[in-house]
Amino acid sequence: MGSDIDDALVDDAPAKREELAVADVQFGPLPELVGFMVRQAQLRMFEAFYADLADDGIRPGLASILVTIGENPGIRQGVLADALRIKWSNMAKIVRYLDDDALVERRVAKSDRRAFELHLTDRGRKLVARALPKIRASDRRATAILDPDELTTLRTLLAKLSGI
Amino acid sequence: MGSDIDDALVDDAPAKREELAVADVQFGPLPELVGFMVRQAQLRMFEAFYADLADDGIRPGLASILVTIGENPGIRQGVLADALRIKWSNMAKIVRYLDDDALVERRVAKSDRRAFELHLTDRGRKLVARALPKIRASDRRATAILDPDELTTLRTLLAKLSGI
DNA sequence: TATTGTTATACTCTATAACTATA
DNA sequence: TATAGTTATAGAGTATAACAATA
Repeated sequence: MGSDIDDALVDDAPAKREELAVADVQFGPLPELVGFMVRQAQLRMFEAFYADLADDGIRPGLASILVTIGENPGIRQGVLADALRIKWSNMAKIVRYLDDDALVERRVAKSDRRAFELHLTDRGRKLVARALPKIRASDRRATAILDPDELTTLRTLLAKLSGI
Repeated sequence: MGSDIDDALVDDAPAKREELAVADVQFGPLPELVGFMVRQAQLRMFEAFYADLADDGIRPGLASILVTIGENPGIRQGVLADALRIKWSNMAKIVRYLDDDALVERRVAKSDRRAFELHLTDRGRKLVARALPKIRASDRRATAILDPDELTTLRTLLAKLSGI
């Protein structure tokens, strides 16, 4: 790509493409906004996730829920929802779906019969074990433009920002 | 909050709260994933945006579209969609809404009568001018935990990551 | 034939309020 | 009276495919 002939053609026809190319779009004050930049970065990361893990039938949200239950066996549904910034009403539907799919088990808490304690089933544990390496690989590929030091810095700053 | 009496009570009843508190939730491998951290940070930033700009009837997506049109008068709809990682079919609906609301004007391109060139109306320009200071303030408040150097670093790394 | 944009549609995600059952 | 979770529902956001008009 980018032969001498191509370059010559571009030089010869500077006014041919008057329209704005995607790469030349100006974002003005937007790149100063962390909210905007974080959103663009997230879109890029999720694109990669979906492309690499579509076949496994797992999405970013479900993955984070399953991993967090695995790391905190018996975690209550409301605590899980608050930790991942998901509304209780939405978490109820997700957990019911995961229960129907035999990935998660809901146990009534002995100390409070209103509460559910969540556990991964064997199937859930296997799914996490199988998906996690692919997720890590996808994440690494999507961030390959950053060197290890930059990656560490980025994770540290995002952790500080999101309070984790 | 946190009186001596409270502390004494906590010391006397260490087994009382056996349940996991939100702050103690373990995320295991998730914080190593840039995709997860970027998602958590984005949720936090958007929460702040909605809280601070709900009254103005503006959302993060609409704001970025209006600002980008303002910075690139005459930008084509498809170029705008690609630049902001929005599907053409979805951008069509958004731009029609903005046109109906008299914030954006669609002009048929002279060089290609299939294409729309987008411009802000006076109303659109005024909305941007009025909202932008509030958006900046909200962004600054939501990122106040980071010092200026950290903010600069974070923006630089996110820009590199998202290719802007 | 390829490209620009539109329509229809479906699915996910998110937000709110009213509800139940326990505490 | 408060809390854990559910249900219903509405609104955004996103993805795909079929389509019209123009190049």
